[in-house]
Amino acid sequence: MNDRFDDTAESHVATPKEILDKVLLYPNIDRDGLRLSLWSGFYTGPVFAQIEQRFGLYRDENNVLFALATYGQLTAKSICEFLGRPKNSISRAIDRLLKKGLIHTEVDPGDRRRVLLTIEPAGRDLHEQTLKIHKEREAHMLRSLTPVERTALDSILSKLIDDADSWIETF
Amino acid sequence: MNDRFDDTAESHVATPKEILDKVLLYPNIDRDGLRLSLWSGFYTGPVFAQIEQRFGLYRDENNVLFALATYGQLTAKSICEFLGRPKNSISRAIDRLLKKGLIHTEVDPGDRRRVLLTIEPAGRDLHEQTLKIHKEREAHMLRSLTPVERTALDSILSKLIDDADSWIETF
DNA sequence: TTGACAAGGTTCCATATGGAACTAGTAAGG
DNA sequence: CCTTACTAGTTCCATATGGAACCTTGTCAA
Repeated sequence: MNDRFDDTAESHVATPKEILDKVLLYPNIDRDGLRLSLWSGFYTGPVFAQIEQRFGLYRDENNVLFALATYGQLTAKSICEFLGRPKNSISRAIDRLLKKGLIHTEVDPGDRRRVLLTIEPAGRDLHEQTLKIHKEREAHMLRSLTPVERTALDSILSKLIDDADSWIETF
Repeated sequence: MNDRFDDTAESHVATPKEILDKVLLYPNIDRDGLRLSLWSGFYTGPVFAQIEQRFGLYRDENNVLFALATYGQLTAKSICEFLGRPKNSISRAIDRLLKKGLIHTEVDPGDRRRVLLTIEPAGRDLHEQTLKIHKEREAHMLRSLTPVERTALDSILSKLIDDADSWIETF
């Protein structure tokens, strides 16, 4: 006789992969957008968590530093537009980087409203450290692709970047 | 004679595309990771801004609703793992969705620590609205790809998703 | 049977975040 | 030259966010 309080029906808890597989079968969703943003979330999330833990840099600070290291001197406004971030968030990041001696600023003589931002050697050193974390995570998350597939991905991403003027916008 | 205070050298302000093009030429950066995360940032950013403005849903609420609409009944823990979000953030999102009558909960009889979440008809209606926003933004941001390139992208993303167990993890 | 430990989710609270307001500077037109 | 409109960036402040602590429930070894 069954004990009426006995509950042997074990609830199955879905794993993320199981959820993802079923979700992707749902009709008419943004399959590409979903997969791309999920991949990116699990790419940047761990990377920025590690950078914050090891170097005390928040996401916006890291990204500002990255832009200055790889592009060169920029204004705050340009960085806002490039990263798609609110101007006070970028202003705050710049302030923190200044306090840490990782960048320096000068007023643009051509327009004294603008601040020109330049990376310092200490900032460049830090950027090289954080870039390693990015590269490792990228290699891990793209490890399943063959060289031919990497080339195909590169080709597609280049195509999307060529059209960037149509989707890089403030919001 | 030049006026020594006259500054006719007009500072060029770089556009986001110009910045991106130069950044991508920098040696040894995470080119794929950068482009993927930049694309996704400009995909999800405007989408969630619009959803928040029109429906009063924050990002986590929308994502919880999406998971419940497309997968079906889930626990909070499973949603945390799937979305890569802190458990108190998901807890808060669930609470807000409950208050709005968009989902309902029941205690899992198999394990009374767990809460089983189910979408309500009102939640499903809202999900259909927000999904349109996703689809429109996805179509716009992938418009430069040919059907053949869309197929190639789908193939690559499927490959990455097949390996999702290796990169969907808590952080 | 009991105690230690872990799991699932909630609550706390210090700090981060971002929309709006603000300030200083620039440009165009009358 | 003055006024108006706009730009670039800073500051304010209400609210969002997330790590840690906590509570309840479940598991397991001694």
